[in-house]
Amino acid sequence: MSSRKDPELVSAAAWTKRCYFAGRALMDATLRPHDLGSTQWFILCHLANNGPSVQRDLGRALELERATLSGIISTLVRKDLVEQSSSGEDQRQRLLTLTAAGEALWRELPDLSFIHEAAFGGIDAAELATTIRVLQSATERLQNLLRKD
Amino acid sequence: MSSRKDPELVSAAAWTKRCYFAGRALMDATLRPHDLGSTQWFILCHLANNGPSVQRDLGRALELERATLSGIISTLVRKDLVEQSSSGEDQRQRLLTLTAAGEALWRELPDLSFIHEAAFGGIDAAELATTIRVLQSATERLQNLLRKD
DNA sequence: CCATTATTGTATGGTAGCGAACAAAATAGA
DNA sequence: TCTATTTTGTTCGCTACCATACAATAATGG
Repeated sequence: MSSRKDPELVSAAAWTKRCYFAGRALMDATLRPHDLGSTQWFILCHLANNGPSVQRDLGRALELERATLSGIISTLVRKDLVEQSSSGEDQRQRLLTLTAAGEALWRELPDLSFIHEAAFGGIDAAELATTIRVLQSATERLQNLLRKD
Repeated sequence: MSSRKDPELVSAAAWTKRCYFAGRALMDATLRPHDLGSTQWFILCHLANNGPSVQRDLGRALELERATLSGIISTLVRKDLVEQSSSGEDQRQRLLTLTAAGEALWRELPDLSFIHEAAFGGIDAAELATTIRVLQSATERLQNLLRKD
């Protein structure tokens, strides 16, 4: 049916893409009145819930590359929502803190957990667990292949 | 455990993201020697397998927005891999065709289906089917929410 | 102590994706 | 017919992601 090099979009991989972007689109639409992107929201989220953090730890927690995080942080700093200060210990590290404006914005931001509820809330728990396990194992296989070259 | 506005990355949504990007990263790494992006590969793929196509149909087949596709097409044209000509019927439409260089490149491109195999090949068929069904239903719920506002 | 290596962050350039605004062409409706 | 709407595609500006190359600081091993 499908020739050798056919993309075959009707597959698990295609659905991970669609599902990911549908969720992001919904987050972005919800956050648009606040002039905030979804990843920016995640960052404010983490800082508000866990207190000031060094960029390195934030990147580990949210699984963002240094370069990616660096860019997003600089836009958050430009918007005066986040402050960078040198952490006492390591002169390379930058400590990230919510500004007053950042805290104020944070308090009026919507709760996005309804999106996770909307997407996966009505789904049978066992099936959801299976899904997570399959996605996790697929991700690990892919990342192993990546490391090997 | 998780506070009201906590991102809780350890969830199905987080794994869809990781899985999507791991797959894309592997595709991109494989295609890097050929100076081609993964979505560019999908487009060449579709044109090679299905013959010349109008941009509208290509977008529907690959589920790409007009704006997104338009940008990628213009880079493919700049690389002289794809040609745009006006389709006879509708003066708005542009017919997309592989150039000779595009066909030549296509012939030496690697088959990326090994990635799908690597990710999902070893997984129990029933569990894979469940995963696809869960992702599909989640995507549909999200898209319904998007349309409603 | 000094040279090497590892870590942290930045800057640049590229791909991919979306929304909004626009122009041109086609279609529908009055 | 002539106007209004829909469709198709482009352009602009933005987020987000990655790879690469770079600078600065730690940490490690002679």
